[in-house]
Amino acid sequence: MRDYYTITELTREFGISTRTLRFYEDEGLIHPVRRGRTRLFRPADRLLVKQILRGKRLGFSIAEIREIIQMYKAPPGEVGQLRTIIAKAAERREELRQKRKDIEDTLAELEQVEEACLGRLAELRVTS
Amino acid sequence: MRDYYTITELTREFGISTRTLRFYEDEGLIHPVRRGRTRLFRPADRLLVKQILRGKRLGFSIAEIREIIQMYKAPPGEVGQLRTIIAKAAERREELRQKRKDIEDTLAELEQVEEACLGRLAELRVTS
DNA sequence: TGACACTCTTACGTAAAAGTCAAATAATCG
DNA sequence: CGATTATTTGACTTTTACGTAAGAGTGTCA
Repeated sequence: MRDYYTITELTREFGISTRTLRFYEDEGLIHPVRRGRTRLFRPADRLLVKQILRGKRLGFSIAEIREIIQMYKAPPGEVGQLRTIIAKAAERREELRQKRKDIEDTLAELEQVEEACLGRLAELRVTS
Repeated sequence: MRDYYTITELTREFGISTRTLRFYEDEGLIHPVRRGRTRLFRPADRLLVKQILRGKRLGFSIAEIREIIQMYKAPPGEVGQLRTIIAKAAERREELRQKRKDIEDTLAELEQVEEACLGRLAELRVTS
């Protein structure tokens, strides 16, 4: 496990631009440390980037990703805040279950598409 | 099964605006018929809207949704096109499986968040 | 017949999420 | 050390997916 990654290392690993990483920092999603003016990304920052990109793949906005990420941080001491987090986590989980169902449905439809195409191909081979 | 739906009926059913439905038509995703200038949506159009919104929930762009929807149409007669569709369907399915894995991972993390919060709440009750 | 709800087209506006470019530093390698 | 490569900030631009507003037509109920 490396101590630090440069910005370009991460852009290459994840296939994103430096602009994107700086944008995520501006948005408060990551907080790389500095040596002089240069950003140094720690393993924890790298993990956050992974989680951000995962959120993006699932269609979450930056604001939503920020909210989800903040839930991962150490639970605060106040009862009200804990209850809020529990409620929000429950909402997101419900949303994710809906997305999972959407995926299952779409997968089933695409399998049908493939079968239909294969069937048509078979027909064509017989006919020709 | 109704013959036709008005634009407003669909906006109410799906919680979207007329602008959105007209936009989807401009984008070639749906093709409601006309009585004069007025759009009439058939059950098939309504189903398409459902599929579009499902695609949106999964984070697909309009262009991607258009591509997916076009795969659902009757398979063409040409072998090359059939192969292209099969390949594209396979790609999308792989992508969907990735998204499903992303969902499982995020769900697991959110469950941990909830447990941590519940644990912290229990501590607070004991301590207080 | 007039009010009201619904619909149409056209056009400009906007928020999110970066892309792109410039000019200035900083780091590294032969 | 000098050349090259990487990084920084800042500003402007772009794309997507609609929102919003104007101005006009259509339907229908009281």
